[in-house]
Amino acid sequence: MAITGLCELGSRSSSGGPREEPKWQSIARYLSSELIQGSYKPGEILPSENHIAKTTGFARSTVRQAFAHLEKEGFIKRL
Amino acid sequence: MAITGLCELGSRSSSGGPREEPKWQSIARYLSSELIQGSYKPGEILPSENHIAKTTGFARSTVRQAFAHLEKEGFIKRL
Amino acid sequence: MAITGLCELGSRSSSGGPREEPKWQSIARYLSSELIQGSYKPGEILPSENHIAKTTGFARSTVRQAFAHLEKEGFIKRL
Amino acid sequence: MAITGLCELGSRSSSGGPREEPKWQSIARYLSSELIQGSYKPGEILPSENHIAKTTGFARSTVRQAFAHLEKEGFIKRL
DNA sequence: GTGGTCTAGACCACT
DNA sequence: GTGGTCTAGACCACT
Repeated sequence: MAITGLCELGSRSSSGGPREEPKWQSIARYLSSELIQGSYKPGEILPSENHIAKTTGFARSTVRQAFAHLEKEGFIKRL
Repeated sequence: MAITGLCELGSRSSSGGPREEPKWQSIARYLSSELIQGSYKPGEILPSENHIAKTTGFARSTVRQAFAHLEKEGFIKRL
Repeated sequence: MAITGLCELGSRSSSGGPREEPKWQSIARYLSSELIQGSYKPGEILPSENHIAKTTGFARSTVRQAFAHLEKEGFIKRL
Repeated sequence: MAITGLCELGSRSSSGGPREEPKWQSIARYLSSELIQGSYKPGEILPSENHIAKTTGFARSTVRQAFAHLEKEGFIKRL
């Protein structure tokens, strides 16, 4: 799976806004965006936390935060 | 509620990519992004179809498509 | 393909019930009934949206609603 | 659950048409019609074979045929 | 106001 | 031809 686009979406947190967006939020935003775009169909397995962590360079705990948020919002379900 | 940012998010569809992203997808992407960001808490009422339509200049039916998609994905629930 | 029968099935919406059944639901009901009856075998191509619209006099967007519903329920798949 | 309507829908098989519709098909047609109408939401549990058999007076084996057909068509899933 | 339904068009890429 | 997208209206019941 390509993670292209994450940097651009994540740029909200590096711009000089009044409040920095946390990294996990950038990841969550990116994944929800992919879901909307149809990159992942409903029912399909998402890339693993480990995979995203390795590919993006974020710590797995940060990626976990993103998944936890998406699950709380009802966007994804964990197995 | 400010709808600022929709145009920028929608700019994906005007870039010379291989396939233009439909407008309803831009709207859906924007709304899901707002949900992720916490602009709307779970249980909160989203801005109405009419409001988004008027504010953005899109036809209400286009906005409806976005809502329908978000509902199909389980991101939102309609009353 | 004959669309005979749609009017009769649609008559549910013109009777003085408490809430009128929307047209798209009549179309969906008719098509699912045909699928059950075996008029269309699994894998077979259904009549086009345009064809049904012209034959029945409904707007294509109304016919689309019926197809969208049938797809959401998993009764049909779109190409 | 009310089974009202089954008789009317099933009347296709008792009219003097060229080919009688089998009873299981009437049941299947009725259930699919209820699904379309939204009497049962996606994911909801349908009434049991036994319940339908007792309520309608059809043999359970006939009701089973209806369910088997609906499952083959992908309209329902059995647990 | 709000969402659900419906119409009658239009343009477009291409299964 | 076919479905996907989109518009700009309309009418209606009522969360």
